[in-house]
Order: sequence, then structure tokens, then C-alpha cells
Amino acid sequence: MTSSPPGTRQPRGRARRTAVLEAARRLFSRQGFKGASLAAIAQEAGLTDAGLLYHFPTKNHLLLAVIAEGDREQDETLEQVRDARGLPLLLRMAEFGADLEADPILTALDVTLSAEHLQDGSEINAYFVQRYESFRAMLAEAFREAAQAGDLRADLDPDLEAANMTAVLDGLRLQWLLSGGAVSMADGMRAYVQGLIKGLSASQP
Amino acid sequence: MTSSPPGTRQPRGRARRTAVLEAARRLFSRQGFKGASLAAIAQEAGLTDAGLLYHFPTKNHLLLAVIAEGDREQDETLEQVRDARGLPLLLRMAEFGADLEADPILTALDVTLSAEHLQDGSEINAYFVQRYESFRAMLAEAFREAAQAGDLRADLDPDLEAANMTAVLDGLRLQWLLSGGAVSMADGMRAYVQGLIKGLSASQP
DNA sequence: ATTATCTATAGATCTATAGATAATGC
DNA sequence: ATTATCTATAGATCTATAGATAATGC
Repeated sequence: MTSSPPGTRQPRGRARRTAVLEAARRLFSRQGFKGASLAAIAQEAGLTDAGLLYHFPTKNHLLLAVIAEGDREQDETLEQVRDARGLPLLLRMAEFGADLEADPILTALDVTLSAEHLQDGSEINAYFVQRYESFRAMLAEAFREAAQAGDLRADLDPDLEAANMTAVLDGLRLQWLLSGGAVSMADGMRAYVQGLIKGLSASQP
Repeated sequence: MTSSPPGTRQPRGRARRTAVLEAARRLFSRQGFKGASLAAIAQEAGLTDAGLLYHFPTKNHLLLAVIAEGDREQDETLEQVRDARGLPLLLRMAEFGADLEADPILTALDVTLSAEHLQDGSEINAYFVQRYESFRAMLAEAFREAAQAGDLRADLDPDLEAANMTAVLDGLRLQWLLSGGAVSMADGMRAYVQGLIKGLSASQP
């Protein structure tokens, strides 16, 4: 059995934890991660900075909680799309770049936190490792199905194609942020998917 | 005229600056960015932590100097390859993934620092913005030349293709680090370039 | 009575700044 | 004499921990 996290066992704790999360999301969005101090977030939530750390052990864990909350909301949206399988799912990915352009600030926070925990064996690292794995697994299955259905070449490498599509999305996200929007995630993804389908279509030699 | 940076105007300053850079590179590689304190690096270089900040205004600037030094070394290696133009240069990029797998620690530090300065208008941000721009410009020119030479379709979008190839490389780098090497940069890049050439070859409709 | 939640306090690290010392130019 | 290099010191922020207060179960 997993023991419930601190701050969720009593009504007061749950309420405070929610208040901290909301304050954090607001201040991180407004002032960035570095710019929003724990003390400021704690004050908005009505406790001391040390008290905040009872609910979230480090500032990075607090950011992770904000990001994980955003991921859950996005997953709910994706649920509706996910009954798509095989080629249709892959075609849907062409529009995923455009979807991500919706919330630049949370996107930037996501990149920052994952980059800080690429290799340490932390809980935060584990979250991102897991998230990338399931994303790739979803895509790999779609490639496999598309190949079996005869929509794409039978000899494609599903895992490699899944990693590469993930890479384009991720790499474009970085350039999109760094270039202040000059590099378009939407355009890049559409072109990539289109080119990919063409290159891997079953009719080609 | 650009005034020379602090610590480079007198022999003592130049020597100390070099000593700091070497100590930083060593300690960052060994203990990570967070794990290596300014005080520890300063001590190795024979001054106080405050004294170190005369040479590099912040810890992030010190890391930037280490990274920029690595970039210069890599650029020298690339010079030899860079007389390649057009399609041959693009084909050479297929091996670039394998090249990057050489130094995982510096690669991770690079990702971390750029991710922390995606959007602030800092000097560090400017460095990465510039580096991505020139990398894309190099690739875009190669695509343009390959199209003009008749090696690739004349109607390709050089800037978009350059951004996408950069994205694959960058995104694979992230997955390579996060997966502890399970996702291969080398394989991914080779497959991408091969598929791209096929999809954009002039003979196709 | 026991556990959950929180505060007060202190340590570690990064950074800003005033002023000391070392080097250079005259 | 002036400038370059560095130290001493103090402030800001994050984090660890001992112990206080509030809530729950008996």
C-alpha cells in the first residue's frame, strides 16, 4: 500500500495543500520559477516557508506538483482523442504542436524542471522518465498498428519512429521557446508527419 | 570597441581565470552543477568564492564559460567537415548524433543551462539564441544548395527543414540522457537523414 | 494518546558591495 | 596615481530539524 502524501490526511491539510498549489501556479506563471520565492508563495497560501516544505519537500517538488497537475488536465483532453489508433492517431499528432503552443509559461517550466533532473535518480527524474516512456509506447503502438493494417511499410521500426517523432516535438518546443515563437511548432510537426507518412507509405519500394 | 572581460588584463588575472575554468570543468563534471559549490571551485583555483565572482559574475555565467569553451573545441573539429556543402553536409549530419554521444556530462550541463534561460533576456539566453540561429542557418543553406543542385526537390522549405533536423538532434539528445542511453542518438539521426533524403529526393513526385 | 500540521531557528549556498591589496603607468 | 584583482562581510533564498500546536481516535 502506498501511504498518502503529507498534507492530505486531514481536511485542513488538503485545503492548505491546494492553496499552496494554486499560489505556486499563479506566482510561477507570473514571475518565473526563480522569481517566485518560497516565502512569497507560502505567504499567499497563509503559512510560513518552512511550513510549506511539510507539504512539498523541496521547491522543485512543488514545481513538479504544478506540472503534474497540468499533465493530468492535458491527459483528460487527450482521452477523447485517444480512441484513435494506428495511422489516424499519427495523423492527429500533426496538430499536437499547435496544441502545445497554448501555454508557453507552463511549457517553459516543464522544460526547465526536466532538464535539471535528467540523470539524478530522483523522484522528479523518475516522473519524466516514466512520462517519456509512456508517450513513446503510445506512438510505437500506433506505428505497429499502422504497419499491420497495411497503411505503412511493414518493415518500419516502431520504437525508433516513436522516439524520433517525440524528438521532433520536443526539439521544436525548445526552439519555439528560445526563438520567441519565430520557429513554429505547429508548422514543423505538420511537415514532419506529412513527410513521414509519405516516406513510410506501403506503396513505396 | 569591446572592453576585455575582467580577469584578462593582467597575467595574474588571465592565469587565475584559466585556473577557475579548469577547476569548474573538473568539478561540474565530477559532481554536477548543483553538487559543485562556488566555494569548492574557488578553493581549487586558490581564491575565495567572492573573488571568483570578480571573474564570472554568477555561477551560471561560469557554467556558460565552460560550455562555450567546449563549443569552441567542437567547432574546431567541425571546421574540417564544414567545407562540405549541400547534400554531403546533410549526409554528414547523420553521424552527428554519434559524435554527441562522446561527452554525456557536458551535454547534460548544456541542456540544463539553456533550459534555465529560455526566455529571460540574459546574456546567457543570447548565447543560446545565437548558437541555435547559426546552426539552423548552416543547415538551411545546405538544404538550399542541395535543392539548387538538383539533389533534392526544388520546392522544399529550407528553414523549416533546418529547424526540424535541429529538433530531431536536440530531442534525441534529451531522450538519450533521460533514458540513460536506451534511446540512441546515433540510430535516430541516421534513420531521420535517410528517410528525409528519400522523401525529398528530386526524383519523387 | 497519538498523529498531522506547522513554526522557529539555524545552516548552506549564491550574490552584492565596500574596501583592501597588488600591479601598472607615469 | 590609477586600475586590476581580490577579501571580508552581509543579505537573500532554500532546506533541515527540533519542537510546538491542532486534530483525531480511544
